[in-house]
Amino acid sequence: MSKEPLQKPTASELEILRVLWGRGPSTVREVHEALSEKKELGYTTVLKLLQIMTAKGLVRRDKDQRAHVYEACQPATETKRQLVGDVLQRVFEGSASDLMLHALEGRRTSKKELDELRRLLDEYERRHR
Amino acid sequence: MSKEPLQKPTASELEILRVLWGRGPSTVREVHEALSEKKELGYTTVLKLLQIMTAKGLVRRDKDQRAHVYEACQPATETKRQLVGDVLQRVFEGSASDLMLHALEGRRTSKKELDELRRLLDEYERRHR
DNA sequence: TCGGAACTACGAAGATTTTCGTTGACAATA
DNA sequence: TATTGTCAACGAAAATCTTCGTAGTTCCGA
Repeated sequence: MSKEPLQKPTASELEILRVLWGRGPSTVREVHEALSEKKELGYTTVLKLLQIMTAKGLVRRDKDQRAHVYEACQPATETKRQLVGDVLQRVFEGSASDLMLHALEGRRTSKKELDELRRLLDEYERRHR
Repeated sequence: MSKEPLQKPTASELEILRVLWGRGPSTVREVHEALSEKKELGYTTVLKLLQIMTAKGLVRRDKDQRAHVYEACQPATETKRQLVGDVLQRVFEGSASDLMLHALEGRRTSKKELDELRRLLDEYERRHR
């Protein structure tokens, strides 16, 4: 099934997307090398994943080059929004404050980040008045 | 492998946990009925899931009654913290403000919830001074 | 031009998740 | 006591995810 809309990436696929977002369009080798820094992983494993992701519409590829060049279809922001939205619904019944509460509880948060969070709220409010 | 520590519930398992958190200790039939309101699902499907969850240590059961009574091992808060922490790391590299940013972008947030969010931040800061 | 290096394509195995059907135990009741 | 309904246990099929091995193609340098 090749669905046009939004396919939710799996954990492994997300790792690949993160490389593509960070590096921009990349070859399998480049993605493989980037991922290898974190954990061992076969070259063909990455290749296969990228082929699957192409079929799912998560990435597109340029076959002109000998080594195909892959690129994320959606910008990072869009996918992140989708992923957090999913958790927001499935875990927190849509309550952003409940999400925030548990996100804060699970870690130490710096004063700087707290201020940044307040700034985001103000910013959001200003734009949606 | 029956691991003592923290097993991350799958999507289906989470749905069951939500019922248990909401209702408290329940029988398979009760969980099944609760889930059936949202979507069709076989009785034995729920039973099997609960058996698997027992093996994983996500729930425990009281076999004294004819119909076993299941209960979540971890309180909702603990599991929610774990799940959001997971997303926080995998998707947002630990940045709570980035998480918040994308959570807000994906939806309309009421003035009331924004105020609640501010209150949470103040509360958090007060407690961690 | 030939051999090896670099790539893609294909298929498939193993793990995990999701979903049930069937079987057998038990218990209430007709 | 025979029947019917409720339940747990088990096994297993189907779907998805993860990981590679192998085969075949193409390109470049000796």
